Amino acid sequence: METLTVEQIAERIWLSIAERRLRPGMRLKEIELAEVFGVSRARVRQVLAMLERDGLVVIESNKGAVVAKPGVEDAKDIFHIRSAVEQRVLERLTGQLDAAKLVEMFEHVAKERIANNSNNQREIIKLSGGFHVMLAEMAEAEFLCGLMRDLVSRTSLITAAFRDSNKHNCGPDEHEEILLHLKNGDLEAAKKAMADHLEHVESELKLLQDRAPPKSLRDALV
Amino acid sequence: METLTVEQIAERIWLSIAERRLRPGMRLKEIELAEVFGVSRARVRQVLAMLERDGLVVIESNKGAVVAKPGVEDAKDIFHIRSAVEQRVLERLTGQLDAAKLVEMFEHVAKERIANNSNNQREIIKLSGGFHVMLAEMAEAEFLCGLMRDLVSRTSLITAAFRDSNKHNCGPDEHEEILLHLKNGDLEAAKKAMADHLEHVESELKLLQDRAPPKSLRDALV
DNA sequence: GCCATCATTATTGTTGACAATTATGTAGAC
DNA sequence: GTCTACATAATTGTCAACAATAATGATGGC
Repeated sequence: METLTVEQIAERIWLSIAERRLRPGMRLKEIELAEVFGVSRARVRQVLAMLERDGLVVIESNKGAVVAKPGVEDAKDIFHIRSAVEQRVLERLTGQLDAAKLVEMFEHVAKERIANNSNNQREIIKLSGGFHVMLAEMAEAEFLCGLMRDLVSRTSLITAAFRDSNKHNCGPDEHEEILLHLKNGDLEAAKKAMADHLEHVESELKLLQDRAPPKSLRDALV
Repeated sequence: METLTVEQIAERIWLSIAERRLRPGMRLKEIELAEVFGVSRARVRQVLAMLERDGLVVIESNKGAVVAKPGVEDAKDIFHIRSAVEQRVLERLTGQLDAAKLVEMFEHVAKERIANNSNNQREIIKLSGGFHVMLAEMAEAEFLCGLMRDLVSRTSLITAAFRDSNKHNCGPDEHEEILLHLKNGDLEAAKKAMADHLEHVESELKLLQDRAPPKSLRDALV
């Protein structure tokens, strides 16, 4: 096995979190990760720093890293902001779209469909998030792009934390619908479809329980 | 001199960029920085990674770090998104504001005024950006907070890159005006004042020249 | 004199060892 | 039996030396 890059390791960990193999609160010891991936601790450290900025883990001084456990409020926040950003991406996209880009995006959805049919969970997660990042990339706004990447990764964590495990991810149909509206140049319809899509994803989560965020053990027990 | 933390070094570099002592395009050699701050290269490396994620420097593999030079398009993007985010912060702020928070914010503006009167450039920069981050913190939305920090730091870079050097930073008056509206519970007025404020800042930049972004030397010379 | 090739230098990337810190387990006093 | 203080172990934080890579300058051929 060749030595993995920082990005590759980060993606593997991200996937494990999204697949709920790594649950919120789990500790991520540097040495263990280093052994698992066959790399040095220094590299693991870089990975953890990267994951922290993506909101997937939290690092405490001299304590190490644990998988972040977002609260219900965090979840709602992210979805709220994300819907706003996605709308803006669609607006930016208007006029920037040529045939080549459209083809590429439809191809992406096709891949999503294949992964969905073969029930390849890992690919589904990657492609499903990738769709939204791709949209941002097409909009040619660099900052939006990074922001979207961030939001998608945080959404993965939230989905993993609050999803009923038996409910599967949404299919690619809603993505395709957005694309169709974009192809027709109907921005408003696309925005509507996007809003519905995000609402749908959010509705499948168990965000009802607004258990108070037990910031400390003391708060959790008294 | 005690050994500086990563955050302290990052702030020093950020300030230097905002003060235009470090200009876009300048190289940041690890060894030099390590000597200047009296720390090891490893720590400098962490700092540079942090600054990269804040968009202040760009790092190329095996080439090192240089101060980022944002294009006009980047600048407009940032201001565009920032105005949207600031609006959202103000919305979130409604209802969350108590007397203590208001006092704290007015105190902040007071500090800004002091720094402004004594023409302490470094403090002006810190406090002026700090005002907006503080607003986000008061809104108690963690993600918004990080996002605002990011946007503020990028704005600093843009300001440094495109500001006419003789024009000084905007005074604290506009910040205070926003606060007054918030105190009165007039959300719409606050949003308007914020929009005007950002527009004012942007208007003082020389964003007219939409020189094509010379991605490579070739593009710049032919 | 000009160009291509190679050697040198400078800079970044990586690693493993060591220091500092926190958590855990143990013994002794009461 | 329970609590405190100490010793031990586990883990993270830091560093300095080494390897790999890219930029620079020198040399020889034409």
